[in-house]
Amino acid sequence: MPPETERLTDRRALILRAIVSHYVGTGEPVGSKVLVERYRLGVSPATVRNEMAALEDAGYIYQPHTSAGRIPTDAGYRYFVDEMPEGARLPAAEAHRIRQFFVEPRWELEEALRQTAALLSSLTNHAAVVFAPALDRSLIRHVELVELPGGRAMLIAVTDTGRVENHVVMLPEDVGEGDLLAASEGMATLLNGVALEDAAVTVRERSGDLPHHLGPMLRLAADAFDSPAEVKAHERFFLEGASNIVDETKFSDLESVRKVISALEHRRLLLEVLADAFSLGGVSVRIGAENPATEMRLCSIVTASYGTGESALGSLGIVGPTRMDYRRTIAAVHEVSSHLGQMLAGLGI
Amino acid sequence: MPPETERLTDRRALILRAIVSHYVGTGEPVGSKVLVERYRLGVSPATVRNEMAALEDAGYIYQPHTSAGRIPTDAGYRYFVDEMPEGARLPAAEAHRIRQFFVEPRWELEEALRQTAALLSSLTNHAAVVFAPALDRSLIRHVELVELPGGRAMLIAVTDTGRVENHVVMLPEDVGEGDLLAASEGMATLLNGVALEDAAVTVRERSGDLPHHLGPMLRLAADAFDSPAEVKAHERFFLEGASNIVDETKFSDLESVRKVISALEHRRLLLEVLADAFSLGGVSVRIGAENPATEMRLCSIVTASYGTGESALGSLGIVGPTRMDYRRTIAAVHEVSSHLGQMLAGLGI
DNA sequence: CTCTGGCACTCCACCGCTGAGAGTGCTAAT
DNA sequence: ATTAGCACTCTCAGCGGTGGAGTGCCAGAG
Repeated sequence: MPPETERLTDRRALILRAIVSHYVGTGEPVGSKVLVERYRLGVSPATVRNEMAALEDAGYIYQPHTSAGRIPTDAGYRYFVDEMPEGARLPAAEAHRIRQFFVEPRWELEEALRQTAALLSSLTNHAAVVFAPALDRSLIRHVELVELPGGRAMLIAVTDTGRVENHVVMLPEDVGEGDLLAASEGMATLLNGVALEDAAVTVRERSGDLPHHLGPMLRLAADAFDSPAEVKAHERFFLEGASNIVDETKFSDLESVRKVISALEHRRLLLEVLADAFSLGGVSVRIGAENPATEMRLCSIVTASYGTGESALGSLGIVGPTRMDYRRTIAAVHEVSSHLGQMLAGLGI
Repeated sequence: MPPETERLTDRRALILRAIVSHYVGTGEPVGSKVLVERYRLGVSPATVRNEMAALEDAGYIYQPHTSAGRIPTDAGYRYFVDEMPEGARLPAAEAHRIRQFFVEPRWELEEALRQTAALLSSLTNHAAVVFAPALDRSLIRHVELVELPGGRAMLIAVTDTGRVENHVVMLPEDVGEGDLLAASEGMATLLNGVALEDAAVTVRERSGDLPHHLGPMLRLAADAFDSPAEVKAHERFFLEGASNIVDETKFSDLESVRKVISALEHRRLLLEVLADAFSLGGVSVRIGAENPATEMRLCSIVTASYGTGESALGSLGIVGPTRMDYRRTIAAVHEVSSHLGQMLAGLGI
């Protein structure tokens, strides 16, 4: 991806880091003078200027106009992030906040996830998203069809991870008295211990084991099991702190603010963006134009997967300006994701 | 509320309406000249100026500075809205869109409500909120306790309106083999046909009817029934089109945009704002400073309750700038709320 | 060869000024 | 009551000048 795979000289790397740090802190283009003054470079501004020219040629920094200081490019941030020491630790106060948050027991999963998003947002001052864990591999522990008025029934499945799936099923016209109960009990037998994602297939394949006249009803139930996949992806994420976007893109144009907020509302897009976090594992960072979504070209996205043990269950992340404190943000995302994984483990998920 | 309860003369009312219409359309302060040119007032600009001075004294319009045109005040919009002919109809195209939307059957309530919010947002170009129907008065049709790993159980209640409540219950240490089943069946007997909101009380009062050693478990289940009330209010609303806020507050300061978006994220606040829509019924309009929330002083909020037959089940509404097309917005909110009510009736809710 | 001091240059941001334009309020006449 | 006319006020856009920050380059020192 970076056109220059060469490593920078130590001094250039030092200067680049200083530029990134200072620009992130102040938001102002950084000149050679403040660099020597504030970062004890031990050389003169003229030397720094030469190095900066080289960094600009290499594409790591740029000038908004002649005779302004330099601003990191996406590639500059990328270098900064890649060369960052691994063990970046959060300030004690924030680490403490995270620990405090997760010691309280939280039984309601949805609410817990929402609050986790709020925590992440308030730690980083960026918009935060938490995707709910994919529990498709959870095993079904209980299935039931409950009759409702109006020729409908409610299909309910409970998994060992404490997830409850429920879907309305339109019943066929000719359902007999005890048929619903028979279908309900039949399905319970078929599906006990089956993974949620295999439920539809299992019902279809093995419906022959049950009385033949229940066939139509079972097919409808199987269809209901299929539907959640799509709805779930739509439904189950929690976005908090979107208003931060407005602050962050501060002086720039309103139009880009609108685009970003609009993109955050766009479920499918957000899902796509966070999808790789899920597959990659660990913390991943997308800077500016590295981003697949054109609307987010001005943003950086820091994501992580969370899970219990080896398997990733879900992902979370933040969306902020490319000009962000990557060290702290990455540390916060990492820390929250690992605590969330532990919490879910504690819930038996 | 309005300091002047006097009705305006016909001509002043006409001019005020013209000012509101024109300002809503253009966003520019309105001068006397365009008024006579565009609205066939049949009098000279000078006369209009005199009338405008009177309207300004009465507090219906103001000048952003000397020698600018006039802009409606909140009171001006209020007058405009109050004197608006009742039977405002939507343009045929939009009415058609709404009808089209609601002819498709939608079984998944949550998704239907979310899409309704999206519809309302796209009809009005404002941020739209739909609160889920309060189904506390729905009658319980089915109750069950399902054992989970880790000494927990899932309490599930299904109502005749197709709502499924589920809560994790920590079981007492000393639960015997068949106790869970016994408690489950006992509760099913106690609660069949009881309103969801009365479930906790009913279990507590009548737990004596069941074997004494089930007491602790039943108490925990009752607690679980109590909890949803608070969580529910938090959870169950759908916000779409928040990015419109950015456009709307267009040239004005970013800080107020941030405040509004932040307020929209604040569940409790939003709930409060929409609470009166619920009690009032019909369409209600809050203009600018009429708004209880200080963060929304620059916004107008148009809300309506929806329900089946006489009883209100929930509320919905939009948040936009005070400078909005009240006629169309009110008509859209009204139309969507009434269709939503019918749809819920169709679902048997 | 590397570094540095010096210097000329460029460009932005700020300031004050000005003229055009829009819209008003007032007054006197109808 | 209405209106034409007029002086007034205020904003906005454009303009030129100035100061300052930061640069690139060059020549000389180490």
